[in-house]
Amino acid sequence: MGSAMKKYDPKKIEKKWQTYWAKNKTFEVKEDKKKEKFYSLIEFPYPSGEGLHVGHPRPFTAMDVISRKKRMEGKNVLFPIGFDAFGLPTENFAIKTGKPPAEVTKKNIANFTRQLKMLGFSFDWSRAVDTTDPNYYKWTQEIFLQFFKHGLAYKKNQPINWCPKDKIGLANEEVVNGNCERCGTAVEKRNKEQWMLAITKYADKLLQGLKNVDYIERARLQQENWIGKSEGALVRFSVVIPAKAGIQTIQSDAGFPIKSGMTTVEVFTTRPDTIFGATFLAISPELAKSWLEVGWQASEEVKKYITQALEARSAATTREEQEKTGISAGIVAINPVSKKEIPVWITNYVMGEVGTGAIMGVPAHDERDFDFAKKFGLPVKQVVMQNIVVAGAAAPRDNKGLIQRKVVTGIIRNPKNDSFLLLRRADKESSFVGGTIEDGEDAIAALRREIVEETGYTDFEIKNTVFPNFFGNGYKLRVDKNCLDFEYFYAVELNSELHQEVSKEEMAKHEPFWVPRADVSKTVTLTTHQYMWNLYQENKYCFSEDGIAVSSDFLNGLKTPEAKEKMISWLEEHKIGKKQINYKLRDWVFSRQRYWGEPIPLVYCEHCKNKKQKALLIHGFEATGDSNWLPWMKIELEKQGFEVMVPALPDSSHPDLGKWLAVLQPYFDKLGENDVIVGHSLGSKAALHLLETSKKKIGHVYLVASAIGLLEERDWSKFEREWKGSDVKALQKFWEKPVKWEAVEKSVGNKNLILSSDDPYIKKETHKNLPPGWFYQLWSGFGHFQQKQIPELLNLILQSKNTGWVPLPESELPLKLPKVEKYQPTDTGESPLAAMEKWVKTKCPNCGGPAKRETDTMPNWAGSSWYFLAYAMGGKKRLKEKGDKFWDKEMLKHWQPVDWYNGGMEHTVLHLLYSRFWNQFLYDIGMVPTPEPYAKRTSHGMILAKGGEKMSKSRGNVVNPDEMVEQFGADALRTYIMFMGPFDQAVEWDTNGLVGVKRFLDKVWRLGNRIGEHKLDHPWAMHKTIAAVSARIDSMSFNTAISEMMVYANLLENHLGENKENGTVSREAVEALVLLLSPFAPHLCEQIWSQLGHEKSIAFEKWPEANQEELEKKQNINLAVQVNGKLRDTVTAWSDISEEEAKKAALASEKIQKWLEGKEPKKVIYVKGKLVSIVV
RNA sequence: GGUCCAGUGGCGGAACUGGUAUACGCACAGCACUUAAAAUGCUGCACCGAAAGGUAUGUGGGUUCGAUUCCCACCUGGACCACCA
Repeated sequence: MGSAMKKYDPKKIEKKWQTYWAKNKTFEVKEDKKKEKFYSLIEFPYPSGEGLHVGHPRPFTAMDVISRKKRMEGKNVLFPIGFDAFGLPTENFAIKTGKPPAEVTKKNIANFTRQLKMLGFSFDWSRAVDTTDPNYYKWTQEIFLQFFKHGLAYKKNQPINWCPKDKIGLANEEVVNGNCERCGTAVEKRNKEQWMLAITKYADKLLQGLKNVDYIERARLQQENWIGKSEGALVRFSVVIPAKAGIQTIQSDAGFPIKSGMTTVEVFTTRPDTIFGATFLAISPELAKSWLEVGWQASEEVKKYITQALEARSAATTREEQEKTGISAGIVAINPVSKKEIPVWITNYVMGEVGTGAIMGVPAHDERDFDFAKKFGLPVKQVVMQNIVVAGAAAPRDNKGLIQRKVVTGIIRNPKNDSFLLLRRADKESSFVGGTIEDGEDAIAALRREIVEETGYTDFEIKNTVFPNFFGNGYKLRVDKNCLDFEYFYAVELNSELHQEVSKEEMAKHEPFWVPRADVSKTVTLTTHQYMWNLYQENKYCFSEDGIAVSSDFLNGLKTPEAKEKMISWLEEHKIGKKQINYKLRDWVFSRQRYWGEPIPLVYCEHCKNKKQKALLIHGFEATGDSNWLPWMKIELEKQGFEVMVPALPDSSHPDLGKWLAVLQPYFDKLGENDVIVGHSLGSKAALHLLETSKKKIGHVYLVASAIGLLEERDWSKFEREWKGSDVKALQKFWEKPVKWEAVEKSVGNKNLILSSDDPYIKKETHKNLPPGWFYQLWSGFGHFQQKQIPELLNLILQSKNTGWVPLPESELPLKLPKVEKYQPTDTGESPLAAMEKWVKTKCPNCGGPAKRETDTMPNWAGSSWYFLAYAMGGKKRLKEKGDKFWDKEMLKHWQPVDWYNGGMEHTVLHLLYSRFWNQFLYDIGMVPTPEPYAKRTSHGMILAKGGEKMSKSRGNVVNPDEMVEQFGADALRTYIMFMGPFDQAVEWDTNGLVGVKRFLDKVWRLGNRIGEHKLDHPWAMHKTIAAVSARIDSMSFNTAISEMMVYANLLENHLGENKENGTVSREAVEALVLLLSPFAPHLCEQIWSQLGHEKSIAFEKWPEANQEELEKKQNINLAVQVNGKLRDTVTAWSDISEEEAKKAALASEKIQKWLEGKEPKKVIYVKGKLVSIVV
């Protein structure tokens, strides 16, 4: 040492260590059972032609820091990288230039790879994936087929959002303010056959799952809002229609269609507490039309309106709000709680596809209803009072008395000059006129009395207003008690200025004065009156928040949540309605009419579509008991074109397996690959035995409340006691006979066998013994006795009805994207693939006849919905495996769930929800080991260009990381990006800021070259720094972690300063600093580490630990001394000073004595190690 | 319109469960080293005041010995959603 030290040369050092890491495979990870695993994940980038911009490295560096720290803490860390390469920009580039997207993608990925390696991220490159690699999308296609086979992918002709510029169908989520998210063009509506994924079936699971994961609040909230669960009630309104216009069909509670002479309309509401305020019933034009179809004879006018409204709706191109229109239907409904007749209106603001297509109109408490009622002169009835807390008051205090009053207030206007009458009160407050309502007095009478007494005006009119009244909630009004006031609030118009004298006592209390409209708001001082004024000004009569129920019979006085609950139980008790849960979430449009996406691996076969399907229904123990829904199912399936067989089995109260099978076998023999078996209870057991001896494949098997013989401890004697007359012994023998699952699996394939059982007698654990992939709990609560779910079962069965869509067999996957001449979508909006006749024409895998391929491709969300699973199973190094060997549940079990997933806020709704959906589905069919894919989710803020704008090529404000690395080095760039500001907030880029960080790294370099082998210089500071930096990294406060290290480095250098030329810093101090800094500036730290004589990479060195003993060692501290809360002095003391001594020392201070002015302190408070607070 | 988040020096920002507001960095000014510059180091840097001291965390209130932190209302900016009953 001492001689000229080498200069810190980032370029040389960084190259050197990147090469070292690659050569030594430092960051390639194996499934090591001896170490604790840690899976950290970043959102894989889209490899655009522009390359990385300076915003990309923010999340990457953050997770790199965390991954590197975890490695040093001894964890076995999987930190993978890949590319999400399907998507529009590349396709648009291909359309423009004619260059094949596959080639362009390859080039872009190479460039991204170079840049990412340049930044020194500790990725396991051996596991990289590329969503456009056929080996990868083979599995994207396979998963899609799983959805298809489980009835969760379906084709639907529906109006979709259509971007005329991109010629692409958009998911609802991709439409921003009626415009295309990508290009900003106004979105049109078009009808198109689209593949859909039934994510709505998972709404509840996706919502419940959020309880078991650690997501940042914002992400969790956004997911919840997107799913949009609303709890409310379904309420039935009777509708009285003239006899000749009867509507016959209604739904019963259970959902079975039944016939009835009665007509009802069901309505969903989130505010069942306001039913008393329902003054009209509004139905959608769609619902009205369906009434017409079943024979409602409406007037010509009404018919005309319905037609017009429906036309206007389909013509609407954007989601802009439309003017509310409507027409009275000429019929009345009965408000089911108040029993009053209310009119029925047809209107465009009620949507046919939302809820039940009808709503109850509560104008006093719903803005939309209010607008409508105002426009058409419908009555408004207030049933909720606002509950407000007076400004300046905190929440009501415990242990204080309560004063409850009824108060009335009037806003008195003189229409002649538009001025308002106020009172200036003795306490200097200014208010409107009003006062307390006396016991038994009417509010209007009280107001009249007050106005005359207080102001002398006698000729006025109190309007019968619909202003919301208040339930005021304040305190410290004159008395030290909680005051709860019911405030009634009216508008008053002066008829004339007739006036009588006001008594002297009244004048002394408050003096009336007139104020022009413009000055009222600054003159009125009472908070409640300011509220009133605002509402009066805005003409806002509608109060849609929670409050207190009034004029609502048995709900009066209840707060909204309690009122809702009480109303729901009342409705249920009177069989008028029930609790109902609605979701905002909609099914996922999964088709794109584009080239650059995964082809959908289905073919359409006309022949298969027209083939008649058979269904064999097998009843259970005691045929006429729980299985009594089978006849209904038979009728429904026959309606849908099935050939249905329901054999009666011999002696069903004394079941004998052999006899049953003998009867069933001939029926079973008729079934083929497209046919269906439905077994209920013991019938499902019989079905399994038929299947295990079968030599052929059966299409779909549904086993409901399945008696599957997997029970360990069943108390059969109990059944013997309960079921007198039944042969429980026979049942037991039948039940417990084991099933050869492998044989069953051969004849159905686990994907098409749907087991449902929530039988209370079957233990959850027994399900674990089922072969993987059996969909065993489709409907929660679907046991023997929940027959109301039978219609759901019907829908499920109908999903296996031939649609003509036939999945490709696994051997034909991946279905590769063919090369095409042109990348433009066709004019009809179909994908360029549709133009390739050779590719489109194919053979049906089912019947071998002629068939056509699906030409839609998948959306770019598809590939990213399971990439984290691909990494865990080895990524590209294992994706080449043939057949289904790649999918390795053991590897998934080892790595899943992802321990920490960081990504952008822009993906917290869609990508996060979609990938959770895929994972939960794969969990249900047994392909992944955990229901939730990500244990923890955090989010980074954007990096903005200077001036706060988003970085974009078009604005020309993109900062290129290549230049920054050239100028300052990768370590400085990484450290600066982490130092810029709070990780979860947006920050502006400022290249000047890099200078400071570079100086810091220079400083560390200098310290690393001035090592002395002597005792530790600042032990306490070192341990404090270690503790702080560790904690800051864990909580993602990277900026403060770095500032802690800067403070420490400054301290070490100052220490050096005493002996500038040849002073040294102790090895231990510097090594600690280098270890702490290494996750941020890995190249620099590796270099110093090796110069310090270490032979191994710093990447696996032990992360330093703070020594608690050192931290707690006695030392000098400053105690702050406050007098009445103000800092007056500080005193030095030892850190172990006792409370008493501290107080004594504080009082001994001269300055403090001066402030005390000889007074005796009332109270002295000591906060350990921090301060002494003296109250005089 | 709804939901959520934020507001602290010239700037980016710090203050972990209420406890000495302005850490760390940038910019700026002065000094040292140097023929000079760069680099580096040192000093200063919220506002008012000569000082004692006073005032400041968007505004106004509340709770508290003590509030950037908790509560209420308002203002400003941002993010996401939007006729979802």
